[in-house]
Amino acid sequence: MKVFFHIDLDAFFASVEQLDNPEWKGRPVIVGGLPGDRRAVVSTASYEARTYGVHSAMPLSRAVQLCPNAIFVRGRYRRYQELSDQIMAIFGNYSPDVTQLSIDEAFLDMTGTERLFGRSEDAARRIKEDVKGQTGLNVSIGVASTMYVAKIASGLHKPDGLTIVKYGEEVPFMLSLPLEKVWGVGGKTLKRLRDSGLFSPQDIYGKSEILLRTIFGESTGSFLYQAVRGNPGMTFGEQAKNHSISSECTYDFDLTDRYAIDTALMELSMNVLYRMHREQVKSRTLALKIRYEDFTTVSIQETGEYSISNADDMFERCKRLFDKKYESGRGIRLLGIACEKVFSREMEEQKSLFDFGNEKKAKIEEAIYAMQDRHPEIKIRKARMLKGKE
DNA sequence: TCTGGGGTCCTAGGACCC
DNA sequence: TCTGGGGTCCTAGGACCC
Repeated sequence: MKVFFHIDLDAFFASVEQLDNPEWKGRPVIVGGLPGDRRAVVSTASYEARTYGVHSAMPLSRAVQLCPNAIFVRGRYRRYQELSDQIMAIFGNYSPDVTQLSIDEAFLDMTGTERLFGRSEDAARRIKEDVKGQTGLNVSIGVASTMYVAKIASGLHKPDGLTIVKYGEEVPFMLSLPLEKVWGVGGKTLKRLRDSGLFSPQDIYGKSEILLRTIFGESTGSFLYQAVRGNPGMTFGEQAKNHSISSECTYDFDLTDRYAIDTALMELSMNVLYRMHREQVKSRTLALKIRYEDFTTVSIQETGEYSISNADDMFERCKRLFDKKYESGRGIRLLGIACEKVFSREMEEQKSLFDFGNEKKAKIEEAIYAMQDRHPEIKIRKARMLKGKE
């Protein structure tokens, strides 16, 4: 029998702000933007703010209406990462098998740790005390024999919760949930389920896998069948095989001017390139995303014969994709680029016979990135990106 | 109320090959 | 001449998660 813990930090970003600004404790704190920031959304709301109906992903303007007296902050992601690292290290004291899911949650495989830490409940309480003692933050923990059930359990009694689903109780547990708590079922699937007369996990449980696959498609059908039984084949922790690196930006005002668009594409290129350097990876596939003022979103991607070698190369590819896709005259609220299917720089790759120029540029940029790593305070940018900034 | 940014995975259709 | 089936790769769009 396996034992998994899923541990989730409660209202993480907002809690960090209350921790570092003790006078904010007990007051509504909203991370995501300042009142007046156009097009911002709520990243995290403290529990005090949630009582006003504020929640993640809500437009910030709405949050300001609901809770005008809240403390608004844009967020300090370095600080959040620092605390996250510290807490993940604490988890490592309890299990050799820690799978981090995101900045604020992780799975611990606790199978066979009873002799070291006692019963699950005792181990969970020790972890909660450790995190609280060393960082001042609260976590919620779910315990179950599958990662999937543990994940759902941790969310049931937040904040500072501990929910244990006993071995053998997985199915009744799943069947006791409202459909919205079934992880992996979002708004669209919820509607499709209801349109098909399925309103609860029990309704799904009563249907055959064949039927569910016929209605919802192979993948979603099988997922639903397994999910209400508490054990869909989750691939948490396995290395994704199509890793991608992306950067996107929603602009305060719609872009229409070509120079501004090119500058934006350049900036996104530099972001992605820098992160590819840090991860020591390359990519042959570049994707571009355009969101127009009416929120319709289009994308185009191209896989080249050779990998992207330097900023100029990337910028040229961006512009080509953009020209292919852009419907001239429309306002652009968001631009994004991504390098898909990245692979390790060490991997052999066919080289063009004529890329001496590119290789040289790549070497120079490598040196610049390396310098930026050593001196993050120095910002090196293409000349056009300095306009109106420094 | 007017919708972020960073990801992963799935689907359907087309190109191409045998 | 008017047409199969399987496999692989690529692309655009969409669902979902934190």
